[in-house]
Amino acid sequence: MPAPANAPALSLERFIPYRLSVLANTVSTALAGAYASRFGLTIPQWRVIAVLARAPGLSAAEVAERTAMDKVAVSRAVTGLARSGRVRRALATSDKRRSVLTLTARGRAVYRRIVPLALAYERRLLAEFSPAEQSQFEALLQRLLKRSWRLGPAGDARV
Amino acid sequence: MPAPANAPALSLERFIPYRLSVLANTVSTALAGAYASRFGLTIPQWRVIAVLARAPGLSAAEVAERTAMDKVAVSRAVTGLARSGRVRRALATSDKRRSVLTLTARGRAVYRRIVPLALAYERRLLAEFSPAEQSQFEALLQRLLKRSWRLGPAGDARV
DNA sequence: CCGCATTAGTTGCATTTGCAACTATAATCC
DNA sequence: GGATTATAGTTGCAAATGCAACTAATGCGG
Repeated sequence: MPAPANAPALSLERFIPYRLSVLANTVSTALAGAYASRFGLTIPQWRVIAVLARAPGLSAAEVAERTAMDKVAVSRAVTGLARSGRVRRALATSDKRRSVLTLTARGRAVYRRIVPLALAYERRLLAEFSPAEQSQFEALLQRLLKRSWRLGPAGDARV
Repeated sequence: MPAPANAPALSLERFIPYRLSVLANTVSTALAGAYASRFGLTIPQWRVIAVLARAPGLSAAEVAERTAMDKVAVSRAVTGLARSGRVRRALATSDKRRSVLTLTARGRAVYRRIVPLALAYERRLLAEFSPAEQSQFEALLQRLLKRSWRLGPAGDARV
């Protein structure tokens, strides 16, 4: 028998990384439009607000960690938010490199107005599913997320 | 009873759009690294190749439709691929606006070499799941994808 | 303590992306 | 069949992103 190269085929429409990318992009674009048009916020800025609303006083590095953004993106988002008076930036007394970030009253107000929008969109999206399917999907998504972190770049690790 | 504003809370870590974005980004970055370092391909270029491998002769607009990219991104990807001799760009005789895109032998060779890498990565990712969970996840993902298309921008439509 | 390596955060630069204007061809409608 | 409108694709410009170099402050080894 001839050595079977047996060219495997790949259909983009069925490729999971592709579908994840399209879905995430569609959803993010839909949300970003709302943040931008109503509040003049970018997605990175919204993420910073969302984290600080629940954990005031974090440093920029801690925000970066919790938002999966890099420190440059956080720095720029915070600069914009400070300029528009939504975030207050102070220095830690014990370590003057570290910043201490908190929402101002205006920042908290924006948060309170966005949350219902964001949750409503999420609800409309998940309305596709029954309650059982929703928790299934969330569980699977979470596992995949963790695995994607463990996995290195494509093509160099074995499982 | 006082009108209950009852400020709802939102935790970024549990917000589905956020998790989708992080997952898609992690996965895409891992793959993009492989395409770039081994073949000098960007993700848009890889998508164009993947589509043309299975459907030669498409126009740029048709490629855009199948890859969920906009026509500008397709145009630039094709320009790059044409320059590196991986795609041939001709004009339709019946309609001289329309392009007819096909992979060259070199383009097909790149496709044949990437497909195993891409599928291996997908397999490693999905190895998180049992076979039953895999098909569940795919089915749920597909439904969510379709719903996200039906849904407009956040905050303006009702279900 | 005093240099040396580390860490937090910012800035500059090069690349990517997205949108709008533009060119060329084709279809439509009196 | 000639003006008008629509479509395919490209180009240019402005904003977003990512990476590396930089500044400032701290920790640490001897």
